[in-house]
Amino acid sequence: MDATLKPTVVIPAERPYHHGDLASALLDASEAELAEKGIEGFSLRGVAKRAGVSHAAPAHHFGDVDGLLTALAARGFERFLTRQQTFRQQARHEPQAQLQASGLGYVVFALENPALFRLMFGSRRPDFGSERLGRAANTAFEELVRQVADVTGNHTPPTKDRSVLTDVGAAWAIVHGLADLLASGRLPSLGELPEKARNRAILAIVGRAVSPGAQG
Amino acid sequence: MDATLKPTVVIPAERPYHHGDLASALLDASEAELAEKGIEGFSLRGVAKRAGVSHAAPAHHFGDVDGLLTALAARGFERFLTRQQTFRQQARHEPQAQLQASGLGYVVFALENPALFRLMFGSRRPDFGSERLGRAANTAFEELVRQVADVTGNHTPPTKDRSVLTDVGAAWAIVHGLADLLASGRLPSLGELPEKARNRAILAIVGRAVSPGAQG
DNA sequence: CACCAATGTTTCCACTGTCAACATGTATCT
DNA sequence: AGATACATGTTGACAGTGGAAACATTGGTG
Repeated sequence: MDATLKPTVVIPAERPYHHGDLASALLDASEAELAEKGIEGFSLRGVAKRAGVSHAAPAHHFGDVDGLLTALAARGFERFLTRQQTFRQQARHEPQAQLQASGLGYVVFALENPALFRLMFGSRRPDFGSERLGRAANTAFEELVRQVADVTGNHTPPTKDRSVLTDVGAAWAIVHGLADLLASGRLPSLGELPEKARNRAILAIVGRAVSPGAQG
Repeated sequence: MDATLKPTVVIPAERPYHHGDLASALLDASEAELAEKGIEGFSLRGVAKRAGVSHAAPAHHFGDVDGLLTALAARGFERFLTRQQTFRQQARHEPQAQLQASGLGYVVFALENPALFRLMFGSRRPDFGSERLGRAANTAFEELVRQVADVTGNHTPPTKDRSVLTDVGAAWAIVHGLADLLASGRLPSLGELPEKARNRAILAIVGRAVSPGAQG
């Protein structure tokens, strides 16, 4: 390590001072940290170490830890929306089948990304007032309202009509409850079924909340 | 403050060195801390300060922070069970009405104790392997299974019969989902209804999951 | 080329949970 | 009653955390 000898050429494969795309690298690192340690063990310094960067670097991109978690949750919601869309495209086009497919996508996303799901739906740390996160979360809700309306034929907004509110609440509650219970491992006899049987059971459960017939 | 003058009598209303019932005082302080700061802002030192005791005192009763949270969650589950029981006693004795009353109690508990509810159902910090917490949580689940069986007339355990698993899953999912969404303030148009209307809507939603008729 | 803003590092600080050592009170045994 | 063990509480130290400030390096823009 003779520093007097050509000090500018010491190591050929040096990491450049500037990363290039640290922001998205930090999000990837955060997601790994979250999956391994859970939200309770999540550490900014751990994320920085994963990305091979000093512990103060993330601040330039996300402000503070909650800013990082907000961005992570926002990206999560965007993937969440496309995951549901994928399931809808593979389902029949009737409103009832579409709604159930969305629900299946919701639950499968939770099973595939349990820690991220808990961040998105079970933590107060992400800032839902933020532009990107607020919009993504809102889109998901509006999508639900629209699909429920397609099933019942009643397009009144939920705030104006008690029965619409009940329909939307029931649909969301059953899907979200199932997702939360499965993601937390609280229904192992269902969550650990083989995929096909598991998905059939999920669809059967989800289908109970809203159907074209008599509601209340 | 002349300490040379009768130093043993300086202050009459001194707090005794030993508290008397610090354990339950700490649980009360913890619940207040949890309600104010949420699980994300919960601090052991904050709890100790609330109880007027040094920051290391809780360790003698609960080991570490997670031990304290475990005890808090256990006490929460015990109150959770009695709250549901209260609602059942005020309902008709038919199995369907009893199941719905339990569900209403579940959701009302979540609305009354949102932070505690999130600790009990949305955190990995309490140790569910602990004797007291594990038993309380298990009791709640067995109670659910029993009541669903009373409604359907099928008393096979859920692990042996797929349709029973579906029934139990649906009942738990819709109740838990509704509780979680309301406790997190994600369904304000329902959560902020006046109590009577709100409870009617909750009962209507809960009633969709399991009914004596055709299941699947 | 000169300057400036963006990006990254280093250093420091307050706060947290845990541990070990110690202080104080209570209970038990003879 | 007196001695002794144990439970309960305090103090002080430690490593780990997130955030702020000052500084270093780079890329972009006039």
